[in-house]
Amino acid sequence: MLSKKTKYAFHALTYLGKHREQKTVLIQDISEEYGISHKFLENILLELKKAGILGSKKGKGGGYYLIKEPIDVPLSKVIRLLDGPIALLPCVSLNYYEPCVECKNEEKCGLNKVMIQVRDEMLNILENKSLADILDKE
Amino acid sequence: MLSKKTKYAFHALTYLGKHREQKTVLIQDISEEYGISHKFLENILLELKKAGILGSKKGKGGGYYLIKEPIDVPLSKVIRLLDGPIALLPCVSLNYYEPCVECKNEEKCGLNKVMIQVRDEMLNILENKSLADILDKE
DNA sequence: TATAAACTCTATAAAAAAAATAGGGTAAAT
DNA sequence: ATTTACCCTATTTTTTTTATAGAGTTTATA
Repeated sequence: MLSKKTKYAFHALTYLGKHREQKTVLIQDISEEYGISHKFLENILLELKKAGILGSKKGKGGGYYLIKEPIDVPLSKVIRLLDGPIALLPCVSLNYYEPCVECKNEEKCGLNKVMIQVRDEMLNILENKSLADILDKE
Repeated sequence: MLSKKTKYAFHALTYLGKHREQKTVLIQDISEEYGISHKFLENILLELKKAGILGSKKGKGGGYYLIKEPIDVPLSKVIRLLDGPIALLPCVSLNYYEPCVECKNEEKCGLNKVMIQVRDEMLNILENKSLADILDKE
């Protein structure tokens, strides 16, 4: 399951996407809209900024804003950023690979093979669907 | 990511599947093979038994054994049993549905729509692949 | 140039979930 | 009768997730 952090990130991105006509959006506006702790949300927005998805402006009249077009923000990127691996096993993760500690031979692991398939199907959707697809519905 | 509990369950099932010529297999044999705590594994095997996947025999010469044919044990069943929902959001879970607390309108939630797709693709594999597919490779 | 609005950063704490442990009890084969 | 091995409930430990705290920095505007 996706963590709250990731869900909050999607909420924030949705909010920012819906208010693109504004130059900036305050953290507080988002945190009030979804009932997210101001400080917790701050950390999340900061991560999104470091990842090049958001920009921010300090001082009076400042706030956060989308720096990318919604279609250029794949869902997979957001999930990986906040939640880590998308794969169901560390040994099939593309971005966070680790061998399974109790696995003797990855080559001969049947579970590994199936989980590669699952990962690929998940990525097939999550890499190709973007923030734009989410905004459309709202 | 799958929990250790679920991975242990798959290991145990694989071991039992590979030793079907024996009448029973001792917990200890499995726990030693994979370095899993005896007691922890006991809980897992018990759950698999309650779910009708394993049988057990008490007393000397007793132990656990597969009660179903490997092909009749879909991977999805094992994951749901030990890990809970397969879906990435509670609001798209077939077996563990819950509304997302901060979601105002599920019908209009774009994330919901995408996650339904992801769930269906995952299930398409996990419902159709079984223990038999894992055993094949080993 | 003062000041208030708003972002930045590091550290810590609280809560929840996952993993592991403990130990007595019960059933059954020999 | 006794040993082997499953059964059950409760508790503890560890890890991860979620949330909080507070001081510091930047910047717009009056």
